[in-house]
Amino acid sequence: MEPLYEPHGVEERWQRTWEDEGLYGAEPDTSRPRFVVAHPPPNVTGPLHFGHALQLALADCLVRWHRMRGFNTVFLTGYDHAGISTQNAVEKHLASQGQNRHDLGRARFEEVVWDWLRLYGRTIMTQFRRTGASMDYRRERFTMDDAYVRAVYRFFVHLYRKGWIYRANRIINWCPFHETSLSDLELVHEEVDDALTYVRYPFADVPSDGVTIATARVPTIVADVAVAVHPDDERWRDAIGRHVLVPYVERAVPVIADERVDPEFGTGALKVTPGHDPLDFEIGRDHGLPEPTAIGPDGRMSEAADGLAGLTQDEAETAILDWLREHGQLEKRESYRHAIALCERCSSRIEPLISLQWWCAMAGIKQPALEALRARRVAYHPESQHRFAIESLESAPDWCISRQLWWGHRLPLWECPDGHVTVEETTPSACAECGSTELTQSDDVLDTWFSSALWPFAILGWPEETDELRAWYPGTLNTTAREIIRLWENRMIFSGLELLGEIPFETVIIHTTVLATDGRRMSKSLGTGIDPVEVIDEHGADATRYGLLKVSSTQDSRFSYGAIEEGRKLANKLWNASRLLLQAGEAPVEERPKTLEERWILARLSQAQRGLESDLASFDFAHAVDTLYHLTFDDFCDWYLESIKPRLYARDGDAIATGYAALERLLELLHPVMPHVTEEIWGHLPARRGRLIVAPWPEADESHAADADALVRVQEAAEMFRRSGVRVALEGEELRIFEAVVRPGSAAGDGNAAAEIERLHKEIARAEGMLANERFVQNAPADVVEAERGKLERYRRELDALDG
RNA sequence: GGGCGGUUAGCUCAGUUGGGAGAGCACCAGCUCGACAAGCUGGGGGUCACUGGUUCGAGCCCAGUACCGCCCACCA
Repeated sequence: MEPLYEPHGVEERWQRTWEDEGLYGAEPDTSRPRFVVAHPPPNVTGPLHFGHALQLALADCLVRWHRMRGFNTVFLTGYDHAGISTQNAVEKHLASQGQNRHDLGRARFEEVVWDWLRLYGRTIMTQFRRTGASMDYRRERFTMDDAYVRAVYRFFVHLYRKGWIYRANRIINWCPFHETSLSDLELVHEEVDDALTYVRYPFADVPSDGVTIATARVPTIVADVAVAVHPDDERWRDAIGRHVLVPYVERAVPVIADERVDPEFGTGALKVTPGHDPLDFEIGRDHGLPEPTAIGPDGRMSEAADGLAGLTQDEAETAILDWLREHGQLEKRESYRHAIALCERCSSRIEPLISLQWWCAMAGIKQPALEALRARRVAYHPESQHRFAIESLESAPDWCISRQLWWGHRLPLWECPDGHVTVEETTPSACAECGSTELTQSDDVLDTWFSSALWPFAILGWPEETDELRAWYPGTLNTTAREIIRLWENRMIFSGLELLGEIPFETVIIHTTVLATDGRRMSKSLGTGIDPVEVIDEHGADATRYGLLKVSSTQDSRFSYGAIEEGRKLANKLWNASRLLLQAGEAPVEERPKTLEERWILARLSQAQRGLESDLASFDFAHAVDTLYHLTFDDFCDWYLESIKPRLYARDGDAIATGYAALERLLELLHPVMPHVTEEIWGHLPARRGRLIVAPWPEADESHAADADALVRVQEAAEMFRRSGVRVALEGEELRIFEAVVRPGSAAGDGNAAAEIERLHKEIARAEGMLANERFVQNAPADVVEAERGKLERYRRELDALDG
């Protein structure tokens, strides 16, 4: 063993070995309690980021812990086809070759996507392995696998037959580049400098007077169907019920009253364009207004207005502004900064358009999920996210499930020439309504989250009744980021309840967002991104896991090289502690405690183990790694190993055997966080067969834990020593331990007695003050007062010892 | 605009039911001993963001303010 632990090579070797030996693999086994994690499938084209790395560290830590504890443990993985994301990646690739998808046609485009995936996709699973994630990679699934597609179709048909899937014309978000509808959750908002234009709409009967509105969307004027004002707005009270002329098209439209108009904005009068604005759409429907459109799916002006058809919106704006100036109806333009919606994939400006889409009604399907959440039959951690999950499900609007993309699951829906719709899991031979055999499958594909919603059971073979489904559904745990709760978590919960009658997992851990070191979001465009693979290359996966778990305590945590470095130091320390023991000589791995420090370290290991178990059980990873760090450095290395050193050099068989036994338990406790270095050292222990990854988790030995005498003696002596820096009041075994830890001649030997005496005087004065305060003695609980008396007594004793 | 989180040492962060302000890094001093100088021992360093309140007692509980951040949102 080299003096410097080098994770490179060691880690890759164990990753290969564990997988080759089948130790990552699991088989359905209903005789043992299960621990099942269906990991969120990454996009097939995406690179590993710190969200993944943290998620893997958290989940793998718990997975390895439960595997050691004897649970039937499986960590499942696979890929998401990620419709729009993948299509966008391939379209960019095509663009770099001067092509677009229309040049290829749909069938050829799909082939190109598959080819492209074979070449560039799926590299992320290699990166998953690099983190040490002990996933059953043999069971890797893809949401476009044939079996998975069957599950998706079963789900669709199920919902359709319950009447929960319907088609409706509504305003939706339209991406003019991808030419598809998008959900609100697929948009990003960006502030832009725009112009706010004030336009006078003359009254139809008295054109010299009118209503002035303010708009940021001049081209949509030609599709206006009303002007709306707030019913309580004195300024416009007399206008309500009259008609105004829409500029350019000179169409008479009513002035209506609606409470959704904000009197504070602009002039307090709103032009109503149901075809191109979500709020206007709502107002229009409530007032029974028509819904003309002026902008087409390509983002250009449609034929709605004479002379504008085919123009870009900018061209149309210029034409309309010219018209307004000529007619004296352009009152002013002012600069205006506001947020607009962009496609999160291609950054095109989103057009709100009315469009015929397929929807999933939420009212029925969400009720059992809400009940389950309220009853905490599934629990989000931390608690605040549980509340958020319930609230977002309560307010979930109907789900637009159709997309006009070319990459995804085609809707299992066929139309005949008469427009009858037939919905089947497999291609039907004839129209269910009229028997026509001229059937055409819908061109639409499903929202990618529609298939993601089935992940925890579709990857187990549902709707087939497989052994895996029986053994591993429902699962145990899911981990994800906050923003995914609505997109995925809640949808898995309601679809699992609907299709299998069970929630897919007991617990959802909402992990922190890993921010850049300066506290800003990690992003390529900000230049704040850090590549986790590079960090692993440089510091090792064990150190990276350690560092990520260490900073994972609050809602948003900054990435910290310091925390990674700490993990590296821990691995190196453990490595060298093992070298010390292994160089001492041959002995069995056996507890033969003969001295105070040996009884103490065994008791400390049990004590720390309990703390660790409690931390892991409550998902408090930051405390878990802190416990492990101090156990290893302070207790195991600095106190225990230093104090047995003389006996190690003397080749004391009992000391060596006990040392191995203690090290073995330390390795077991560390394995879930730092799997590679612990497995490597484990292999060097004498007579060690088998692998640490599947070694049984140690029993928290009651006799060790109960060795209160050893714990108290060492701890009190340590405190005494650390406070005073002198060996007064130490004798016997305690004195021997501290002479081993603190070499004679080091500065600490006779150090700061004077400073300590001063400190004790201050403490005594404080305690005496408290006890002299009658209100404290009367009002504070008796045990608190008693404790204070005890402290005072101890300080006086320590002071006496020092003064003597 | 709404929801959530944060503000404690130079930096990154702990602080469990209210009762002696902590860790790691950095810095300083000593140790240089046959695991590790990526080591050991010790030390200096804090108006716990601010203002009120509750309490014998507040980093912790309550109310408010300021600043930072994340997520969400149809102010045209």
